Amino acid sequence: MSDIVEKDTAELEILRHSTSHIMAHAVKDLFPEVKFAIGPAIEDGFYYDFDRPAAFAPEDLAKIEKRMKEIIKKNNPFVRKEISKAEAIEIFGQKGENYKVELLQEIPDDTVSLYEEGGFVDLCRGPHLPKTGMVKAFKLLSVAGAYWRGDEKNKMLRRIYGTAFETKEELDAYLNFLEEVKKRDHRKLGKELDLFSLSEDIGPGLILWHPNGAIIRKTIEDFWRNEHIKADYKILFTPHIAKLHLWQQSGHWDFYRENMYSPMEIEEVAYELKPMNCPFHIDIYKSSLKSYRDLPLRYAELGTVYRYERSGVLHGLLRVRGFTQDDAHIFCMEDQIEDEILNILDFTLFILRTFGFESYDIYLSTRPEKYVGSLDNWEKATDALKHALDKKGLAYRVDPGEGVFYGPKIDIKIKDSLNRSWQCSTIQVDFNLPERFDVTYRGSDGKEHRPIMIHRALMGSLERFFGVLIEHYAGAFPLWLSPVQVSVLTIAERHGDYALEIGTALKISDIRTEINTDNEKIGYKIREAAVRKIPYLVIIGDKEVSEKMITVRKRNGENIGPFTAEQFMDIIKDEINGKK
RNA sequence: GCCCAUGUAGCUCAGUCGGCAGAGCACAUCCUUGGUAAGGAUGAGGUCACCGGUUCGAUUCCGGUCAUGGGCUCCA
Repeated sequence: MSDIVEKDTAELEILRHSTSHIMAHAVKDLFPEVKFAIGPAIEDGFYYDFDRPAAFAPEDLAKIEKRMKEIIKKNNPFVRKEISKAEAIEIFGQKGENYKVELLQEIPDDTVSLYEEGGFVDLCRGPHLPKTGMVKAFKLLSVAGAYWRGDEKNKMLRRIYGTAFETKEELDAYLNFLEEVKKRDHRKLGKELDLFSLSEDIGPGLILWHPNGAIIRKTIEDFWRNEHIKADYKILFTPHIAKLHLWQQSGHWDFYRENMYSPMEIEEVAYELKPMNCPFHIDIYKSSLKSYRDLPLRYAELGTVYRYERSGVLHGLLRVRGFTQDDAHIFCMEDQIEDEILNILDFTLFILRTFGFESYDIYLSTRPEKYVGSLDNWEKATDALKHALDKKGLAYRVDPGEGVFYGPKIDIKIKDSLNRSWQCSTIQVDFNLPERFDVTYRGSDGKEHRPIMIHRALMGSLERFFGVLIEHYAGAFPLWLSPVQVSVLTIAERHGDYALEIGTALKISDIRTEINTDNEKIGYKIREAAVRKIPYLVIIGDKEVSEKMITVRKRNGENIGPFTAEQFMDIIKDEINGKK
């Protein structure tokens, strides 16, 4: 099975790579002055980087596509030619293709391969399709700037993105997927459902949670705190600023300064807006002597942190400058690491599943080149992480050398309903901060020992998690999270009293209820509620009033009932409590 | 931060080749009391992102700034 998938993936890559060459050919025909950089296949398609004084206009894409179709129609063969590297440098040098020359100079082999098709030659390892006519379905998608080799010190090139598939149907399916992604965009839904906003007057990357978003956040926070208390975490609250000195001691001022805001001076002392919660939790730990009997000690906080992010990377709720981490720091002894990781994994999966995320990509990152702590500790901690993952039977990938300098980590990416991955949860072992802050506990031997610290965030940041939730549910939140759970709609004005009676009964039972007695037709009120994705609509007309019953319309259009108010309340309370 | 694009009413968007700005939805008032996705009428609402320049005159042209979007790089 996996063989088949890999074979398909390889074929698709070849197809896309060849399409990328055809695009380069078309660009060469239409814009002879361009120089060529690189044009690989990527996950969802391909791109090619060109050096050209002016950017490509969106209209240019149509022209390039047209030319590409002509090239495809000619059905020229892709011809592989092997020549010596020196010869290739000569050829591309003469053409002024300095990017190709630079690439060539870094190829260790003595011979290199060229591919030619219809007179257009490009340096390429291959493989390629036999003939251009085998490209059946492609589309150019967007233009963008991209640095040569991704380095901002280098020249900005003009990139064109496109995609290609084996069949027209697959291409259409992919284009539909892109449409669906657009429809679910949390920035669009956030506006439509009045969940949150950003404001020019407040500042970029700073989120305003509107009532509808705020009630969802409160629901998430209540759930989170209750579950943490049950799981033997201690809930903390800590300030948003602290003396610069604290950040110097923690090492953040040295290693993390580029993400921190400038200090502010208060009574001649420098203070910093916090980018992390850890030093505060350590301070609380150190406020009294700790015994090995106190460990593991778990401190948790929904801590709001501020980090400088370059203006170009900000993105809705997913990349912001101020955010709230669902943070926790666990102080434990070395031989407790594995059990703690097991606990955290269980807890994480429980929380994520509650929000409807059932599949994950898990990564274990190991020791990087620059690190602190002893090799022995690194090995023990990395093994503990591995054992925990193995014991839970969780599939994971090892990212060698991708750990943070202070310890190994596990990252969990959740997959949403469109099968897209989002980095949220992270579990990191830390050998550094306990050392820097001289954190200790008294062991059974009466001596001082150094605890290990584990940082972990399950949702990561509430802002990002909320953004992912919006897209995952396409704005149609499950009942327990819905800002308005029930809307009571009257057919005519004379039904107002009974609607008020029913609505009030729901409200005092802690069901978020709205009573809509507006002077509008029922069809209009239902449309209005449907647009807002309200899960349950209670319809009140003459029949309901005279029978002392209610009729209910679900979000999917299905009608249920008639119920008594009590029957209906039982049904939805069950659904709310079950977080279904 | 860099490249490109965009910024007009609360929202979605027209428009002015330089001469006091327009639609739909939403909002307000009135008519209508209507049974499952938009009933009708009237009205109010804009320093055309901001600052500067050119011009008799700038929302429109030019320059700058800010913000947003697509990327590059980085991350929760």
